[in-house]
Amino acid sequence: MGPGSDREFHCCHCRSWVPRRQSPLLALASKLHQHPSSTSVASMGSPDRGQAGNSLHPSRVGYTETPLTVLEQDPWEMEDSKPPRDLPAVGPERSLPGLYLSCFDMLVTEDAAWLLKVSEAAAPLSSTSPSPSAGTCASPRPEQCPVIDSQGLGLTLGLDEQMEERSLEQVQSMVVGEVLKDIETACKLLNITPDPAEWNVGNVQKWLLWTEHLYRLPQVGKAFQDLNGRDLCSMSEEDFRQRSIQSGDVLYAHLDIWKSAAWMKERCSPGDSKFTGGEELWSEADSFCSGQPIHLWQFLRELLLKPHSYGRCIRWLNKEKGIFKIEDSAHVARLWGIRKNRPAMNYDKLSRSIRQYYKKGIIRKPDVSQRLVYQFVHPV
DNA sequence: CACAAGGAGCCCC
DNA sequence: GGGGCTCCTTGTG
Repeated sequence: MGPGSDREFHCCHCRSWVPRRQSPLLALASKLHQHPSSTSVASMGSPDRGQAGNSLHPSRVGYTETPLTVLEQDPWEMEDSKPPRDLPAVGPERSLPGLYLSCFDMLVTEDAAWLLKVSEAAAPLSSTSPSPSAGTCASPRPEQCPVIDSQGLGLTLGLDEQMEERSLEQVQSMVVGEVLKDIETACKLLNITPDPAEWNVGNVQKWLLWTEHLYRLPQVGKAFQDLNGRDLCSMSEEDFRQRSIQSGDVLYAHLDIWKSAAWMKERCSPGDSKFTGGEELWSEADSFCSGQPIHLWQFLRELLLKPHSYGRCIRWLNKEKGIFKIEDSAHVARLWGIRKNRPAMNYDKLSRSIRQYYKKGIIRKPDVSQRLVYQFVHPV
């Protein structure tokens, strides 16, 4: 079984060939399990990848370095909690605090806290478990993706290893579920199908815009114009790099995850409980991705329902009453603009549209009016 | 200066 | 016609 064979694929995160039964998502989960304090995306490259081992986006370093103890409670579930805005300033265009967390961010923040617990629980049992406090990418073989072979391991491993194996499967299941959730959210917000192979030219451009925005990449839409999803999927990493030296590899890696997720979706039967969460979400996403236009209030609600991804730009102040606050007006407007293919969208226009909802009884100002705070008349 | 409120014209489906 | 975008004026803190 050599590189490129049907039973292997190239893991963009660890840049190695791994058996096909382990998708990039599982590789991601496995790697995180081994290196809970590292970001698997570090190897994906970034505009700042001149600094070896840097994370995907410098501003994310702040999240990565967020003390895990702080993350034991979801900050977005805390009433009137403020998002952390004391991220390290790393550059002129990076001072914007309104970055939303991608699946990768979740992996290194909320999930990292969970992973830490898992690792801590496993550490006393296994001398092979890396210390959760180990430095970034402290693996002796950082370039190699850990491959799971539960069938073989069960026969040869001891109790410790079996327990670790079980926790690894839990990690995988959870991480994959979270990644699928993220993709599902993007599908809803962009109104595209989860399977990149089905994208038309417009969908590809939307996805590019979104990904560029997500990772603060330079705009490369022109380099990929006239390509549909099938074209995109057939391109190699080298093809991506040729079209965009700066961010081709990141785009390729991100697309790889989408492709993998679509592949897993196809593979998982409806009765497969392993990724039940993701499956449920997929069906939800499919119903949403039916090509129907989305209303602004729906879009805002979608953002609000994903606090781990968008909590830094919009969040609930009181979910029961439907009161929410737009933390980063420009950011929300940009997201809405991407969704509606309106590059000139800004908060002035978005807020005008919100105010139209006053008459319709969809959104109103709360009793105690505050700047950037609105209220759904009929909370979910 | 950013935000809020609302009028008005326009476009698209 | 509904929904939303765009531009505008006026007011507030």
